[in-house]
Amino acid sequence: MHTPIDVGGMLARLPLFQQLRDGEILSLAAGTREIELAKGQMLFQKGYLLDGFYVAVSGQIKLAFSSAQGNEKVVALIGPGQCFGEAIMFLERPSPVFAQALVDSRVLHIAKRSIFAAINGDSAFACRMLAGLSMRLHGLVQDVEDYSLRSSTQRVIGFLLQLVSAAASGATECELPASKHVIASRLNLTPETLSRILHNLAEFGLIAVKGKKITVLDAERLKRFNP
Amino acid sequence: MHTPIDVGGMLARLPLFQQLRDGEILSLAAGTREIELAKGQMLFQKGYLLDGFYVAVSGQIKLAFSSAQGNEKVVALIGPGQCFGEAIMFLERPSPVFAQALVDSRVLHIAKRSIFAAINGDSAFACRMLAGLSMRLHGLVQDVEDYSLRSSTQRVIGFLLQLVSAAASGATECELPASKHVIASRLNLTPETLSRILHNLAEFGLIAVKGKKITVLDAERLKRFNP
DNA sequence: GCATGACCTTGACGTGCATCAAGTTTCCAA
DNA sequence: TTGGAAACTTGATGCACGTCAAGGTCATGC
Repeated sequence: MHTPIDVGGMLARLPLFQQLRDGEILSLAAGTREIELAKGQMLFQKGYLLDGFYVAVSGQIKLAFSSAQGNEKVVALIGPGQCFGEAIMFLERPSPVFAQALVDSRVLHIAKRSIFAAINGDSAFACRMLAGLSMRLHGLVQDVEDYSLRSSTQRVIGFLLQLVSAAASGATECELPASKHVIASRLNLTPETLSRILHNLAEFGLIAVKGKKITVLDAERLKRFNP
Repeated sequence: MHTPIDVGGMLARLPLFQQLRDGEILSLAAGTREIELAKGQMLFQKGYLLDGFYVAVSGQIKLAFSSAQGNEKVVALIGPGQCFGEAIMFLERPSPVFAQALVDSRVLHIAKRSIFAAINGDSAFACRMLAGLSMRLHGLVQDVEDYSLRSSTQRVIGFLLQLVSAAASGATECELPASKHVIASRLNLTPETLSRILHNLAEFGLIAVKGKKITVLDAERLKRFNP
């Protein structure tokens, strides 16, 4: 049992839709349904075709590859307000990744026809979709750069600095947004390696680790730390 | 000295613009200029802001990162008819990559204002832009998957199979689209490693290498080859 | 022709990170 | 509280790939 949510109002509060006018919110809401996911539950498997895209409302969703050998590689961690699956929807191709809830979560599914209707009705909406996809692309390019020409340690440092800067400005403490296992996969390394790197950074007095709580002790030196 | 080109007609022949109506072609053409690049010439540097995007007409352009240590990593090889820089244009952020002509090339630069005008005038155009960005995104996700959970050899095999399938169907011969140095970087490996892998595949009778010419001798076994 | 410099190959060696295998800690649920 | 699984750490070992250093091969200009 769950309380019904105000889909229109919810959409209006999500970044992508901030600038939508009331009429548009309603037209989108018409093709929108809410999905509740229990921790560990799959939203869609690799290979699925999507007839819409998703917006996370609460909780956390993981997008990941799975290889034949059973390995898995996390591509993105989706938090409240973020959307995913647009590209696959537009392309009408099987999804290269699967989506799984890391904790109990709520997502909205917005039907393709609603999106196309909104694009047709309002070119500003189309521009926002384009900007959204561009940001996603930019992030992926960033990832490729990180994987290609930065070491494991540098990737971890970059991730930590991003985390604390995402918290209040000037903050030095942050909380890992998922289990270390998942974070490691996101950063393209094994849990063992991540553990060793954190240990190492702590030894140098650059950070302090306490469970999921990380304190950056010396951001400047951390930035310049060269394994 | 060069002969002026028919920009409108050229645009109409490029994939992205295939479905444009005459009026749109003209409106785009108004904000379009042609750029000629000599081999090795930079089109734009890392960090530049783009006030439009590019379409390759002839030649070949390389998009790549450069690291502080002077390493460089090729992200994409752009051939005739392909466009690039859209995402950066939409985001109005400094480009994370630089663009350089690998051979004498011609590109069109299409001004941002033309694009926005086209988007406003025709939602079908907006949809084509969205589809274009989605394809780009899809390709990058593919790359990330390759880098993360496939070995060097598997990446080379995938690349070769893609190359021959891009040639006539049923073809077994193909030509490397750039120098082995560039191909290696595109596949995230060193020239030495690429050389060894090609040598190795040839030893197993899976391919034959003659300069830039590669012949796939046994596509089935090549697909299943497991280092 | 020969020289010059890109480009590519080959071998020897080093290393960053994965893998494997125990521990140890944390977190719940009973 | 306590048992047990899941998450994390730690150490020993291995290997894929990078790095370094010589050649070799091919193209282009004189």
